Amino acid sequence: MARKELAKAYEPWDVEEKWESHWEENKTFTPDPDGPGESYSIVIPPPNVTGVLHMGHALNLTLQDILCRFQRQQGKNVLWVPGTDHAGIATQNVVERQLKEEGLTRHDLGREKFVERVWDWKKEKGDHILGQIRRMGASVDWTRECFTFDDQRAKAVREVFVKLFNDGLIYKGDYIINWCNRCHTALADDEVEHEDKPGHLYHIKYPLADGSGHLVVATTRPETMLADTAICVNPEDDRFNHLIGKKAILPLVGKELPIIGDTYVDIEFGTGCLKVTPGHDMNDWELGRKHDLEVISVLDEEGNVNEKAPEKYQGLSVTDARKAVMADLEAEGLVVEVVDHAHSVGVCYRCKSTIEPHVSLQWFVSMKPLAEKARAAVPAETQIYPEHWTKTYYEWLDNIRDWCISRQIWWGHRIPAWTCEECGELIVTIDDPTACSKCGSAKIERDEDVLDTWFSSALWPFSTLGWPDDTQELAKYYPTSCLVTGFDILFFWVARMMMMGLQFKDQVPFKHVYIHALVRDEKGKKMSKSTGNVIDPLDIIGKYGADALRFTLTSFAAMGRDIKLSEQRIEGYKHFMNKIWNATRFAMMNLPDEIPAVELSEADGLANKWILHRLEEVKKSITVATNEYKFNEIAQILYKFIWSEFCDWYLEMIKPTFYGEDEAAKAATQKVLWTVLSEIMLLLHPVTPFITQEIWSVLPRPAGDDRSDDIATLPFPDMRPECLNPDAVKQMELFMGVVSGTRNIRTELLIAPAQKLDLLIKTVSDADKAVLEDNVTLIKSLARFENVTIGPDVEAPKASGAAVVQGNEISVPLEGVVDFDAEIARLDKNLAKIDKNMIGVTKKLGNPGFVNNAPPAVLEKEKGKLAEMEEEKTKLSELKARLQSVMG
RNA sequence: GGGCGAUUAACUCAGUUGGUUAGAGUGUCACAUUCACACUGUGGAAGUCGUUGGUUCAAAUCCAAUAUCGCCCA
Repeated sequence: MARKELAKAYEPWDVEEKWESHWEENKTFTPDPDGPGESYSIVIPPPNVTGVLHMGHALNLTLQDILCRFQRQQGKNVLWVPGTDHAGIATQNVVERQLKEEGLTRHDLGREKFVERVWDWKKEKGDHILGQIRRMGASVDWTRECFTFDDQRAKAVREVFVKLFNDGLIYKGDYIINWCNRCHTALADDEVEHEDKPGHLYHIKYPLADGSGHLVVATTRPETMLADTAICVNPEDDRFNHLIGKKAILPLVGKELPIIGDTYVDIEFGTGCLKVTPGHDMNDWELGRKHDLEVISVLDEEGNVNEKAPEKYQGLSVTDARKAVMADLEAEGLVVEVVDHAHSVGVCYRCKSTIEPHVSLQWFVSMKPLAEKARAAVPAETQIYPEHWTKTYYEWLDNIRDWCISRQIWWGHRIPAWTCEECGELIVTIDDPTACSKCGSAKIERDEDVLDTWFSSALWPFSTLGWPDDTQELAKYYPTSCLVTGFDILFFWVARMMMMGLQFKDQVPFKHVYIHALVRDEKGKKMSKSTGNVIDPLDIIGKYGADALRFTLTSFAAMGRDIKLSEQRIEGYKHFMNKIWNATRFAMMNLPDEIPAVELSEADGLANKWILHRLEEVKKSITVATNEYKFNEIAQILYKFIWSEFCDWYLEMIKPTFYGEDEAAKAATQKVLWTVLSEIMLLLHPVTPFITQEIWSVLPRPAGDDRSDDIATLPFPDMRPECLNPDAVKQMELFMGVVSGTRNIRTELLIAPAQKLDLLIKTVSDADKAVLEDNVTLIKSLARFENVTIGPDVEAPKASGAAVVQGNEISVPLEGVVDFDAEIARLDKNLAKIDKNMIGVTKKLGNPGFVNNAPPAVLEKEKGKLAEMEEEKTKLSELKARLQSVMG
């Protein structure tokens, strides 16, 4: 009996690290595409190489892992691809910062050296987050790890770029884009975040050219007036429409501006006169194109005033230019007023500095044709859960603008386009050209720009499977089964994967999209480093274990809700892990090294029958909940079953059997205990893989059970319909009612647990009598009674505490034990409760509308409830009267 | 300005086809003191389900309005 002694309390740390490396070394989660089973595949939303695991990742990984482990149990051929994202701007920033410390810039190194340097950084530090993913227990296939910038992915990017270009879906042109002065690059529309900031609305006079007066325009950015090319008023605005076609003079610059009319101008807003600056405002750009206005840029790539502006402002920053412009306007008496005005300011999603709309030569993807297909595929081929995100998805696709994909940085997929210096031909090819395809000149220059990182991310569901090569993986695992992600990248990523998947694979990239919540702090604030409210998952794992964290996140993951994470809650689930551990310890103390080969059907006793029945129900409900992505239900079902039923009742009820002499009963009960416990491990495994694996590895087995020691490879437990036993549930309810009811009498009357008491039960049926008699020993031990009398004619002493359970009258003689007043008060409280409930039901049944309209089943149920309450009330009142009769 | 979501016990949250006497965990109160577990056990208290109207025999649940908060888009 040299059995491993379990520690008294569960210590997750060693256990988790042990199994994590075991799984990876054994390639437990590396599937064989030729292997059996329908495919189930997930691609991980690749975290940034620069990233550090945060709670959002932790949640994201937990949910995907539950799905993958569960599907493996269902016999599916499961592939979960891990990987990271090269995060162009963010990563370049990190390395540039490093260089800065050495007093260098990337330009000092030059492009090639700099990119090498970034690769060095990536190898050294970049995959930090992958270790953290391991720590979460994610059952990914590490042998298929990908990177959005590795060779195979680069091949895919190149292929897609060239095809889109040849199809006319990629073009190059001068357009207004979002420019980050700090990152020195263009950004896509959705890479710009908007923040409401306090600012001012400046009302400025623009004199009319014919000297007949002036107009007053309102602007939030007076410095951009240097680039104004028109004034616009609403043609329906009677105050100003007579001015359309006339000219105004641009103050400080002195040039003439046309006054144009467009209903775009909001008559109510500001002064009703809009200064139009196509070079520095997105909306003005559109307006300018419509009215064929001149475009002037007065800001350079650093955000400073350039040579297009009057000399005195040149070189000033935006802020200084604003001050100078306002001072000069003031001096000329052109400032009418300055009012406070909150307006939304675009900031860079990477560095949070203010975005400057900027006109420049960039590459774009035409989105309209791609978006249409992506829209049509939902919900026909791809369903979004929770469903309401579908609308947001549509809205974005319906209002989509062309996607600016070029970035003026060095870390990323360099655009495969060459310009011939001789003939100006633009060459876009899969293989690097050596000469111009048109004139044959060798003087060709490659485009300097790289592609938006999201361009490569958009290909992820098929690039990770080996596309453009014709791979087994693609054939087996595409389209993927489910994409699990947060709503914050619904646009950045999900929609674009849909477009690219449909364009290049003619099939949606995933059948389901599960959108999960954002994890917030306990006050509901978004966790961010700047607010300092970040709860670091690794700290949590260090303190409570990965399983406890996973269980917590699962229990919080109700659909469509944000998660407010509190550490207290995590601690509670660590206790749950300990409870499971200790239940196992108990089992190990009472199980033989070889589990008896007894049929479950031979297990007698209410406890055994009931727990086996409940186990069947739990298996079924877990399956349903997982298939419907109701993660919180999975957690809740397991928690309740394991703690409130298995531990609180079942284990307590079988103790007498284990401590008794009936060897046959003992063997049968051992078999049931082992069955339930081992299947609990299988059910719990997708949520808490580590503790279940550890317990599985020490649990004894029956002879001939040659299942793997690795629980992660085992199938979901088979259903045992023969174990379903609704009668056992009813009997258990009676049993629990008696035990809880009498415990209540004891504690409410402050009777010491050690005090010996007797119990008398006047039964209402032979069936109930039999149930109670069969379990009389358990009633004695669980509720601590000395003598228990059960029968239809039981006469209890008048001086008794009382309760009614399913019509059976429970009496606990109290003579000499306790003050009767306390019992009277307790009975009154219970009677009042019954009364309150009866009023509601009586009213319902007294309502002819209810009686005539309610479905018969509901009516019957209400009638039954009322009858039951009436019986309980009558009996309880009688018992109370008896007690009162002896009180003098 | 447009859209979405939230509002249920002190706290954090369940409650998807309207039929409950509205549930759970944490906390709280009382009792128990080592027999798997004090990371425990037993029992209790605690909610007019944001507000107002409507539909219905019946509303936390459906509809409308409104308040507060949050997010997304402009």
